[in-house]
Amino acid sequence: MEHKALSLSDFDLRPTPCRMEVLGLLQSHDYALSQGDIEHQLSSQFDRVTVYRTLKSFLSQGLIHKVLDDIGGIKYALCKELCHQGGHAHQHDHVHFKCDQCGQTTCLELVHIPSISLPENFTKKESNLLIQGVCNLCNQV
Amino acid sequence: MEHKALSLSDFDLRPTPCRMEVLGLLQSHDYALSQGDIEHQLSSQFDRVTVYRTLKSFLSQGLIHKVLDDIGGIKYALCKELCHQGGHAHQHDHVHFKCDQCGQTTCLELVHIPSISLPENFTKKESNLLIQGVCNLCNQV
DNA sequence: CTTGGTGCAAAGGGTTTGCAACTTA
DNA sequence: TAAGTTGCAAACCCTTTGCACCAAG
Repeated sequence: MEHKALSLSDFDLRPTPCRMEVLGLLQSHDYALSQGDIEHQLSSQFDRVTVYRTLKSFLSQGLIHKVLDDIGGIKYALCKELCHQGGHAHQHDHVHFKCDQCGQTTCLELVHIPSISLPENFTKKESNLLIQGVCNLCNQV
Repeated sequence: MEHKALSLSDFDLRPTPCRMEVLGLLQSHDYALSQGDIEHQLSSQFDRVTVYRTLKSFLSQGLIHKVLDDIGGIKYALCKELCHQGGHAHQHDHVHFKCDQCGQTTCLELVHIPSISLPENFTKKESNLLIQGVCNLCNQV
């Protein structure tokens, strides 16, 4: 995992203790974390609400993106430079993979969602592809 | 929408009033419904819990399948014959489309999820593709 | 009679909101 | 000082569970 120095102030976010810790957590994992994961893994105890608000502000500033976990579930992952490339605001056309065994949800940054030809008159704005199965690590056992 | 006579007893489900109404609702819509949609659209008032249990039994009998709504959201739609084809239990490799304008989530039965080549040692069991945008009806305006 | 379905109440989990206190630019 | 951030409490979903009652095979 690349640990390039992401700075909160670059995203118009005050570098508060909670934000720095949450950012650190997200940077130190190469898979997506749920709100609960984050809340429990923080070394300092921050209020649950603060974590929610932290994630919300990260989202609105484009620092992280939502990741489909299972059907119905949500996790969060850092946006890579790829997300910020291109003219349009944000690109998240990569595939998300959830491992049924270890439960980890990873962004397959290099696997892109193929373009789908939709029926007549349907226009696409965004797409999310979640693949469930067994990940590389669990398959090695 | 095809109204072919789906029989609850074919799915080992007793044809109770609640189940018949819920099935009727699902049959009369060509888009997926959430638990709340169903609860509110039932002509007779059934307990919320009963609707939940009805959906759960429909799911376990393979009469309906879960549909990704937004990220984090769940709706339900009838399984078509396509689902029951093939050797394996169930196939839901079609694309789901959520319209940002009318809010309807439809099963694009004919649009299949393309096979994705995963990185080394990843094995796929299931996949879900949700496309958000504007549907054919809303685009005609 | 025995199984399964329903309703009601309650509990549980996740998320949001209001407000007062605090921090910091 | 003014704006942004936090903690606490409470409110809101949405969903599940326990239990007693009812209905149907």
